[in-house]
Amino acid sequence: MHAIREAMAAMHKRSEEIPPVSKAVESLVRQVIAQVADKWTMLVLEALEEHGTLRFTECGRIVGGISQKMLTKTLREMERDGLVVRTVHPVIPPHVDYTLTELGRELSAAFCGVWTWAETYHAEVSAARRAFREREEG
Amino acid sequence: MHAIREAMAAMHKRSEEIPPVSKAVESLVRQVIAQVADKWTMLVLEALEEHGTLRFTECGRIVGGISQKMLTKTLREMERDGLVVRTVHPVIPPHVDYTLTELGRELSAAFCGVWTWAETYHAEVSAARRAFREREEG
DNA sequence: TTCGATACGCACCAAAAGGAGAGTGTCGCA
DNA sequence: TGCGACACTCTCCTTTTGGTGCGTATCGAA
Repeated sequence: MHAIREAMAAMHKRSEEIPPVSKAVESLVRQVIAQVADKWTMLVLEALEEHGTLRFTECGRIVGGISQKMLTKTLREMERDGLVVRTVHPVIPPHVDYTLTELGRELSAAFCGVWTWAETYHAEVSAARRAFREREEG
Repeated sequence: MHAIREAMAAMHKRSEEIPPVSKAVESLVRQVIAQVADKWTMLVLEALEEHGTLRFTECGRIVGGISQKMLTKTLREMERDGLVVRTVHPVIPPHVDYTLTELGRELSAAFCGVWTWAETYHAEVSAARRAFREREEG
């Protein structure tokens, strides 16, 4: 899990200077994480994982509570990052559909643990919130 | 992974009305996910997982690139959600330290898969981005 | 002939996120 | 006397996020 940090630490010890390659990799990993650790991205990812190929409006309906603007943006970013493929069928009215790539499916699988965590422990989280609120107020 | 949605679908089929309990649970899961799927939360979580107990400034230094404001906010929210314990030692100068709870450690473990994904596939992501940019421009 | 369906783009606006920097309180050290 | 250490808080400011509503293109149906 911490391969990069460990490698950096090792290299730092060895040469007393942080190599730029690892710095670039670390920042990229962070950037990717920051991108992907997004509410809408996670929700769209899950919708596509569950339903396979989806059309724009359909996807929005399944995700629920997302505006067209955010759906467009999220889908575009996911396409840019290689998580989904966008297929345009040049017919009228327009027909566009979205499918997860292998990369997207892998990410979805990686997020599986977080979903499980949330489903398993949400009661503990609300209990903690209640306790916190009482401690603050009382 | 999709236990809640499946349960809801089953109940919906059976009674033609969505029970409010599951709706509440689903919204709570979403809320928890939205909270937890945050860049700073993930980074702080990892820092604490790696280093055990950390003090405020120390934690900020390890996370890197986080402002005091965001560090305070992130830590407070994590405390509220029962992910960390905040211990104040009433000495001067002040000494406060933060440790993951069991819940926090579980979440950290759940995020492990996402970190691994990012470290494994970041090259594919940048390749996808380059390809996307070229397709857009060219 | 006009309406609806689809998948957006665009413009405008409100709210939230987030950064920079100054202030706080007390002690020990110089 | 005055500065630094720590863990913040507070204010001011900019940037990002996100919502709403309108425009668009074209075809078939009413």
